[in-house]
Amino acid sequence: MVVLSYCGYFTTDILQFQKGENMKLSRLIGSRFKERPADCVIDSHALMVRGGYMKNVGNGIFTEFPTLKKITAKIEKIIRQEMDEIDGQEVLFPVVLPADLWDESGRYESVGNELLRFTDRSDSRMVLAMTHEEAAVHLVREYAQSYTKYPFMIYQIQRKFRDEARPRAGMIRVREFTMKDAYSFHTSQEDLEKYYAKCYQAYNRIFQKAGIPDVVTVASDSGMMGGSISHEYMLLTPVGEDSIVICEECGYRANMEAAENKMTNDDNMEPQELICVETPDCKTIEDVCSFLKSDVKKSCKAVVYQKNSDDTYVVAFVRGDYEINETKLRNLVGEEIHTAEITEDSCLVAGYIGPYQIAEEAEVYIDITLKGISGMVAGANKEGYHYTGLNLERDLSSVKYVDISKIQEGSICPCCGKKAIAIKRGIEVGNIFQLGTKYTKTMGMQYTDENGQMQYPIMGCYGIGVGRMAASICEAYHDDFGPIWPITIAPWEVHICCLRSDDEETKKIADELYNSLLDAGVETIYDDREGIRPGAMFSDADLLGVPIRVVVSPRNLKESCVEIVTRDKSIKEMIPVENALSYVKELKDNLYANIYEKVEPYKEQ
RNA sequence: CGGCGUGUGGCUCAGUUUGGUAGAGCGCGUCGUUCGGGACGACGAGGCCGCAGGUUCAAAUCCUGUCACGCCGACCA
Repeated sequence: MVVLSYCGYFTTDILQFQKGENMKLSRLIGSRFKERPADCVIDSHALMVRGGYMKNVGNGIFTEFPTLKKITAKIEKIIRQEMDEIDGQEVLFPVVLPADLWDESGRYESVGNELLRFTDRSDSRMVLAMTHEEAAVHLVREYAQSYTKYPFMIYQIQRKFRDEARPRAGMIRVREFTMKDAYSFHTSQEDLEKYYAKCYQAYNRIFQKAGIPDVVTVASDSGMMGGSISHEYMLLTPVGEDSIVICEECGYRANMEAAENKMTNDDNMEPQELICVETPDCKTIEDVCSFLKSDVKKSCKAVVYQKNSDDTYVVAFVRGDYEINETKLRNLVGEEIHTAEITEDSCLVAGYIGPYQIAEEAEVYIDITLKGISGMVAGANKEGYHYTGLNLERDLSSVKYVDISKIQEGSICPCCGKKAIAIKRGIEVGNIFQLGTKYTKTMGMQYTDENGQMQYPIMGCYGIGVGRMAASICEAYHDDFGPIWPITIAPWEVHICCLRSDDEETKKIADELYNSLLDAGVETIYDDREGIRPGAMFSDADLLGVPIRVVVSPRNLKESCVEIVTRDKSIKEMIPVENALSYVKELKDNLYANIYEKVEPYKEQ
């Protein structure tokens, strides 16, 4: 019965259009076409352009046609339900904010070019908000001066602009987009964590309701947001932009930055003598190892960076077959770094850098992947020479191993210790952060606690990209012919194809079915176009991806039937005309039920 | 920001090497024949070839600059 009430919710509340021309395909704005646009790399992008969902306006800037707008409206509806469920209150922040506000938090200076800065007619500095922490603090800092007002959460669903260096993949990575962002305020870390857990569940429910229950959460590096704990919600797909570390044994999940590389070497080789050997023209680790006929796993690779502040060298050593994770390294160095340019007169010898006898000016980091190798190959810090037989613990005065390498497929799980790490690709559709007091402190938001003491509230923030979510769902659920939308977010629930609108009897049956579906509150798109060949009509229907299709044709009517098929092709039935309405309604309810049975109820933590 | 690539009717592309007055298919309009997985015929509309300079008797084509878009990388609360 719970399921039925959900169905009722969708059919009555989201059905905002009335019976009329706007539900007929002949009037639907946006054209569908056959050929795949040349500049679309991923399927969801191509299908959403071909299906008349969206149109590119500029680099990373899109307009949504009615079909996509209906989808995003439904996604927003689901998000609102769940945010309201955890006591969120919807607000609306401005898109354009005065730079002063961003000066308060220090982000006007600290954020890169993603923040679009400009001046208005009176030369006042303005920004296009890419996120609204400042605006959120600004909104509530007078209101929430007493502990009695806490906790609370505000959220909005609104356009954001981020001047991304490289938009790509259609709606997946754009510069302007709709985002739900939420900000919670608390008087204790404990309270924040309690709410965070609730929000964690709300997010799971949102993705379950939207038909993507397989979205996974990963622990993540909290990056520039500050704070400690954060999670990303990832939809796993090979075209995803982010790599995700997953343990196939214990279920541990993290992003590449957060996943500790536990790899250690355990070779029982005899200690070898440290020898300096000539290695002419061996500039890469592969060159050296093949020249010396040595295993890459027993070599030491140097990756050189420079600090942005003063250009001093930062040298990272890692086992030859591993790579440096720059985010991990950056966190250790504690400031911004960039790939180094090694000049002739620098203290380093390009191509021959090694940890032994390295110039003292360089800041050295030695990765954990080098631990326990008894005889390794490494640069000799001398043009044309490498060492063999190097043993770090023996030959260096002191060795401190750090975790700065990228974890690899088959690595040891930092959680359960088994060699079961898999690396998968995913699209980040949402994230949640425990922000702490970064913004309340910098922006001077305080409240009086029960003892009359001034305190800084503790914040959490929570985001979901609406358009990205739509595109991700398309990416996850499509075939060669079009998207296969889950019914909860589909632009319509039912698609009627009237194969011969010029045939009086066929048209009459289709019209009647259409009207009875609308009367029953079923969202229906009706393809009543005349002179369109069946093939073209089916192709259009595939591109629209509506979950239930009803085919009314003279051929079917000879048997007094209509054909009812699901977009995913799992159901294909001939149904007598008089039973069509009830069959469709039942099928629809079942499709909703299939989705809602996967929605987890809230659990107290 | 670095590397590569592409700009020719609404879409997909040919033509550019070797300069000579702009093409095809799809789509669009009218008419007719068709009608279960993007039909066929006839007629028709639609492009100063991204933009700006230059070379030349002549530039979509060669040269210079510039803009836009895309891909890879860097970056990405």
